[in-house]
Amino acid sequence: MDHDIILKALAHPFRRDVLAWLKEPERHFAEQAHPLEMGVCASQFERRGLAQSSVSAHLATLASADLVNTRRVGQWVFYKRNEETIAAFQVALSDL
Amino acid sequence: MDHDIILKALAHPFRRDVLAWLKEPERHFAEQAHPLEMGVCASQFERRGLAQSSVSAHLATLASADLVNTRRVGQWVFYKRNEETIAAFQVALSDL
DNA sequence: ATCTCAACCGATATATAGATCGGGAAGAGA
DNA sequence: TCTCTTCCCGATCTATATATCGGTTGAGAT
Repeated sequence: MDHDIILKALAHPFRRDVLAWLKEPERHFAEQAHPLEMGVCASQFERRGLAQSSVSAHLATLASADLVNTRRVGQWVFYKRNEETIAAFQVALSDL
Repeated sequence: MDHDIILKALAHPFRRDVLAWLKEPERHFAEQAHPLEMGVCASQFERRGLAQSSVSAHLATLASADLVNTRRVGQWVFYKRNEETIAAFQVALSDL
């Protein structure tokens, strides 16, 4: 858990939105063809007019901070919140 | 429901095996990455040393006879038995 | 003003599932 | 033997999700 990397990852509203959306997948990604238990696949985040390449970069940032778990299934990458890292980071932050 | 096409489709052991395997997906395709409720995807049938192109042709034969339902999700095609056609065909056969 | 860095985009690359094509082999029947 | 059909394979094509690259822009720091 690298605080610096995590804080940089959180330093963008879109990436914070991604984490928020992933709290309630059934609410925000109901139209996904795959069952949501698999996670939410990357293309679902192409919102707010962001280009695919930009979304990909944001998701990579979140993943490298370990704030999300990724699971590749063929051509798709499914994302879930990594509650473990998030909770640990919150604990660490409480000492700020 | 075209009897001729159905009978031709059934006239190969591999294709009959596919229908049999699809009766119990959880037994025969437990290792599939996708949930089995989506169906069984084509590559799962690459068994018995058959090449991908051969499997694809067999599945197309079953599909054109309407013995299986197909659902494409991105790069995958998921297969399920079409119980409706199968039952209707069995009824028709009982008049043979 | 300059430097840096994050963000953005379009274009291109990578990877993979499945479909299709061309050709060869085997069996049935005339 | 000739023909027709079915099967099989390797090779190639198509489609699509995601990653990466190159270049531009704008904000903040010095």
